[in-house]
Amino acid sequence: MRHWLFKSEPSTWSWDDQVAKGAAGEEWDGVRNYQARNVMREMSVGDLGFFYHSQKEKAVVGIVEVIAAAHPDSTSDDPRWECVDIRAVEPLPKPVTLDTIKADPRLSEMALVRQARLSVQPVSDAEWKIVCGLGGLG
DNA sequence: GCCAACGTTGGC
DNA sequence: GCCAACGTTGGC
Repeated sequence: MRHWLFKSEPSTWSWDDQVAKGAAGEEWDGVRNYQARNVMREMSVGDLGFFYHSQKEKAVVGIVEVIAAAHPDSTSDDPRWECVDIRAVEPLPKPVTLDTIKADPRLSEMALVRQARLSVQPVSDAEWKIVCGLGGLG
């Protein structure tokens, strides 16, 4: 299984909004960036990802699961844009802030640090375990 | 196919 | 609110 990170402005789409969608989940739509789209194309159903709040909060706040592989984005007429569907799995007992991630030398290669603007990112297995640990998940 | 101009994102 | 980074667009 591979791991990912989904970035969202909480004022637009927050973890609470995602949780409210329940097991049915929701399209991760609105991505208009080729690199982010290409990352989504690599996702498989059952993969897990971090849900990250950008802007004021700047923290990984929960775990999501990919429940549908990449398909055309229903919010776009342009067939170039695709998205996956995700559902909320569980919140992190302790949100992991960007400051914490930046302060940990083991996480210095994370896309979150190196490529701040990319909204959908791959996360390595090692990074996944470290951030889960920091977040209070064993 | 290059590159300048422009728009957007996100951290500070 | 500003600005750096960076992606996209369009003229040549």
